[in-house]
Formats: sequence, structure tokens, C-alpha cells
Amino acid sequence: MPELPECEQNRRRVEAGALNRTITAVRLGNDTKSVDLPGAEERSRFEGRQFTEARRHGKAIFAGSATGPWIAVSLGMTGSLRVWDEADGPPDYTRITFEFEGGARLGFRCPRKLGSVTVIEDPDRYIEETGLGPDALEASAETLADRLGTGKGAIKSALMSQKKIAGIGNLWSDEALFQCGIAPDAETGSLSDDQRLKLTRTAQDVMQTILDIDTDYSRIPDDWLKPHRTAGADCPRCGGTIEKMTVGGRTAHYCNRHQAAG
DNA sequence: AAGATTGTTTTCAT
DNA sequence: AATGAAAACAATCT
Repeated sequence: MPELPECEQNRRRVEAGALNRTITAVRLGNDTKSVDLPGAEERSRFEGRQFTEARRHGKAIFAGSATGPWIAVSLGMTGSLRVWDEADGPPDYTRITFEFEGGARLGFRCPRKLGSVTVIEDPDRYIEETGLGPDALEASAETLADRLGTGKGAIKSALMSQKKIAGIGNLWSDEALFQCGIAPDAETGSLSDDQRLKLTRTAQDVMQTILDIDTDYSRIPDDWLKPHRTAGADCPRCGGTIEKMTVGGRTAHYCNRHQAAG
């Protein structure tokens, strides 16, 4: 599920349902083999405490309090944070559950095991240590454009580099490039300053729009790439055809006419 | 049935 | 040294 808007959605669920309640236990779910989760000692640090804050930076989600340990959650390809009531039981593939007084539950669902939950002391320090770039919605478009650099790698790879800009992934980088008419494999350094600025502005608009529609993809405008993101589909903006290519190890979808390589 | 997947990390190469 | 590309990771779905 997770690029910046989807991660923000998860953060809001935590904020709405898991703050200011006393944690009574932290339990591992079924089949936690090869999922990066906190050990018994770390889990016990949360007992008797409360989460008072849920933060996000790029795709990283944090829950904790001013005085206590925090969890840093990476959703991976298919992870999500869920809140439910004890009486309803956990969703499938729940790997770790925080149990609160009164019956509320916060769990990390991760079917494909590419996500993680780790215990950290401070989110700001974590962001610094992991080298994450500025959050894609908090920084200005000018700052983000600067961060793209002028290297010889593909612009799509630069957009998705979490060390340059935190929060943009495969889907929304494709969307921003599509809307700007830039080929995904264009060399970053071959673009003009104006093109890079337009690109970061567009990426911000794209992600803000997804947030505004609560990540309900059925409400995405029809002239966006997303509803047509299949090889062979007709481009909704020109007479071209949607094709795919591999860029930076990921599958990029693009229009072979208005995003033709320069 | 082979190939792809809204991600991150490590390893290899230039 | 630093930048960029490729592979590895897991499980499910088309």
C-alpha cells in the first residue's frame, strides 16, 4: 500500500485509535519468521506506557511519547497499521499487536513480510541516522528540486531515492513524470532547472490530491496515468500508448508519445 | 506457469 | 570515494 499518502493514512489511523491508552501487553502474531520485529525485552519496555504521538516522515511512521521509546514502522510493499477492538479479533497476517486497556488494539499487518517494526529512542535521530531526505510534502518544491541533483542516473530513480526526497515511490513517481511529459529514464542532469521544479511541484500536487481523496483510487481524475497504468492502454492525454520499461529495478509505466525520450 | 508487485537493503561495478 | 545499477528478500496474484 505504501507511498507518502498511503503512509499518512496509516499514521492517521494510529492517531485516531491508539493514542493516550495504557499499553498492557505487546505480543507477536503468527509466522513472524524473517520479519524484523522487536524482541521480548524491547516489547516489554512499552508495558504500562502510552503512545501520545504518531508522526510520519516520508514513508516512515512513528508512534511514541516525549519520554519513552518509540516504534519506527516500515510498511514494505504490503504492510499496514490496523486498529481494532479485542472482541473483533486481529486481521490476517498480523505480525505484532499492541494491546491497550479497555480492549483497543493496534497491529501491524504484513502479508509479504517485507516491512518492519523497530524500537528507537527518538524519531529525529532515526531520520538523521538513516539519511532520509526532507519529507516530500513538508519541504518546498524548490528544495526538492535541488535535492534531485544533476547526476547521470535516471530521473525516476532520483525521485524515488529516499535519501534525496522521502516519500515518493514507484506509482507516484510514474504519475508525476507522466503529468510533466518527462521520460522516466531521462538523465537527471539533462533536465532544465525549470523541468525539475515543475516535476517536484507536480509530485507534491499528486500526493496532496491522493491525500485529499483519502487514497480512494476510484476518485482519481481520468486524465491521470493511474487509471490507465497498464501496458497497451491508450494515453488519456494524447494519442499515444502506455508502455513499460525497467528503470532502477522497478517497472515504469509511461506514454510513448508525450513522454518520448529526448 | 512465468512474471510482476505502491519497498528497502546489500552487493557489485564503474 | 562516490555514484549508479543489479540482486536479494517474501508471498500472493494475474
